Amino acid sequence: MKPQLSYPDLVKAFTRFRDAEPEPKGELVHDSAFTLLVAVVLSAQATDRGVNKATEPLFAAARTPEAMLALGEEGIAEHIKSIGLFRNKAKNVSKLSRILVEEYGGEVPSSRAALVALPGVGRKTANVVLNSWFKMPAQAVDTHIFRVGNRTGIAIGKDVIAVERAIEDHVPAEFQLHAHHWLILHGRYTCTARNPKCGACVLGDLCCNEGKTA
DNA sequence: ATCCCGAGGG
DNA sequence: CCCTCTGGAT
Repeated sequence: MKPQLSYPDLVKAFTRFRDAEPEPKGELVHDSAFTLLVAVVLSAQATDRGVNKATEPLFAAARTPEAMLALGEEGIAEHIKSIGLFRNKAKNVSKLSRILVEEYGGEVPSSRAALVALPGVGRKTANVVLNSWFKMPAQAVDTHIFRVGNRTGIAIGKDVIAVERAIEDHVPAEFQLHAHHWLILHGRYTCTARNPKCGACVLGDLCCNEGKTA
């Protein structure tokens, strides 16, 4: 198992991330907890571009749980056919909207337990909503963060929960809020799954992998 | 461990 | 062609 980076190295690493991308922009800014929740549910095993392409027509047709419910599972599916797993996602968004209307007065709940109880919402999606919308210190570990954390030594863990805990335990407090965003961007554009661009990586010598591309 | 499942990249 | 993409439910 690779070495977990030390506290001083993590300070350096996240300082470099912050200098490269100070403000969390470049991501879609959602105007409601509901559109954020739906977008994240749709993002499973899909690229951000694919999600944007699907949410554009979907949110043009419905931006609230009530409107989504009226649109119906088939109507939802029609708008999101361009992304993978679209049948499951349409079903989940439809059922999830019904629960929000019937049990939460059309609002998105702010507890992890309530979020995870919604169809199509797992721990990762719940954590994104908690962190990104409710500004709570929850670390959503997706495929990017799991890979980047383990490859670089920023957050070592054999499974998603372990990496989540590693981030909470090791990433300096002042970087916790935006750690998710920076790690995502790093994984998406530099520390990619197949051909990581180690030559253009701001971590450089800090990375425990040191450009070995594995 | 398996299924879901389309688009884009290499 | 094969792999990967901000996973979740069974």
